[in-house]
Amino acid sequence: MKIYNTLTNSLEEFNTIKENEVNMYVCGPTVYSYIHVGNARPLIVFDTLRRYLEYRGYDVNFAQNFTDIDDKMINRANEEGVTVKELAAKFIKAYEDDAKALNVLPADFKPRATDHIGDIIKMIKTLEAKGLAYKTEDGVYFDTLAYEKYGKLSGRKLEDMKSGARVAVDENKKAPSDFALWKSEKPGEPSWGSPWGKGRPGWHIECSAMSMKYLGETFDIHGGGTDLIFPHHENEIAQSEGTTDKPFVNYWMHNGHINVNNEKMSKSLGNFFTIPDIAEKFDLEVLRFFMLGVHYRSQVNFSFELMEQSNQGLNRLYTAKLRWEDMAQDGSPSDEMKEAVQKAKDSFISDMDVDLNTAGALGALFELVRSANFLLDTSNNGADAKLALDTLNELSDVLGILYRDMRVLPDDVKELAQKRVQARADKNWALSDELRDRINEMGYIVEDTSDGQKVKKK
RNA sequence: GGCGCCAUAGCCAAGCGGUAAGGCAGAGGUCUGCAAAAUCUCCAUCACCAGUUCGAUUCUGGUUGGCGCCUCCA
Repeated sequence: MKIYNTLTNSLEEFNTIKENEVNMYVCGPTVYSYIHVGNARPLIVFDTLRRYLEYRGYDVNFAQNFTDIDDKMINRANEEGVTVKELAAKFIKAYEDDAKALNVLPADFKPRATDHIGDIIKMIKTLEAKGLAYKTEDGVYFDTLAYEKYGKLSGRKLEDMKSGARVAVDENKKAPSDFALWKSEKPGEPSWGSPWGKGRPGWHIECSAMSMKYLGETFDIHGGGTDLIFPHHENEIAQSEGTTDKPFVNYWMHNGHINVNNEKMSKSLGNFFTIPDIAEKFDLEVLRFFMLGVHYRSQVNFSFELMEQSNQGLNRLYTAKLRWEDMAQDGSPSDEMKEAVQKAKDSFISDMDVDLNTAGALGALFELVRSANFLLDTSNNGADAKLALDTLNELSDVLGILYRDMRVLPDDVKELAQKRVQARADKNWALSDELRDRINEMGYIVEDTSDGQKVKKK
């Protein structure tokens, strides 16, 4: 298996630290609002990676944090007239609901920054003792000039950054690239006691402290969006390796961003879609399928038109799945089907093995559908249908799709469907067509097959 | 100014040295009460120029056109 490592900017053979075990950490959300389509990408990408690693036999320990204290949290809590804690509770719940709807498996560890203040303080003390941190009036800062390896992830040099026009000027800091480890208390803000006075942790330090606490001082994979490479992940490396003098992470993986109408999503442009916005128009499985259709490192353009295309593609998969379920029987499958299934599996794995090529893997699924349908059209072999179905289920489960039950029908739909069966028996085509249209308007599709009428969700 | 990415059919998208997976949309055939589903057939020389090579969409250089990061951000 190969993984593209941002640290070396190259495709590398994936070797774990412990045999058959993968420890991975993905930066989670700041829980001050509903997540948007962009936030959904790392969720889907790294959940798929986790599923694939498990499929390949690894024991995966997956940690994802919640940032439940920072400027955005404080501002939003004030705006809404609630405490930071209440705000966090509300949006952690919303996040977990969305993750579930996206068929994302729960992380093994879901640490919150505010539950780890002690670990964070301990780490800052070590950095201070090693001369990598210094105290100012408004907090404690990491001394980037004192840490010679600063910039190794992003490939940035401190000199280059100084020439940039947009580096914030701060009188208290020794260098513009220095970042806060601890922020001194301001009136009305939540705070915790520390050797540097009351205050709260800076943003970057929580990920270092919590990831190492749950996964070890050196772990296998750390993921997040490309925008986090600098400064967040760069800073995590500096803090962590500065503290332990050991390599922090072996493989850094970054997913590309999502654009809307070819523009970066932003509130000022108003091209912002939250997950609840999307769920109004499409089942979130469609969003997952849509994202799997593009390599995770590429930028993707989001639009509802593309969602419709994806919905159609997903439907093709579901149609095959339901058809095979109806046909499946125990028995020994034909050599032709065995061969078709093996081919699909091989190509699925060889695609996924190279830096999680989910788009290619999806292609393997569609090829399985075509070749199996072709065989079933003539053979009508129940054992073949079962083999094809089992394979489809196995592979689609790795991608986290085809999990919805498309057969559940509301009573009113069922009733109309029943009437239509009678109408057809009576050869009353006009009534039969009318009923089909009505069922259609309710969001269900009616098909007449050789074994009778089938009704399913659109 | 610094760092980096991308350019494949109407749309989306894999592939990345040996003459282009897959999906959506479209056209035609089979099947069907009609449809739907399924299936078969058809639908691209990979932005442009130059080079390396027996051979390039795939490597190198350049041109043009998009985009991202450098500030909170997935």
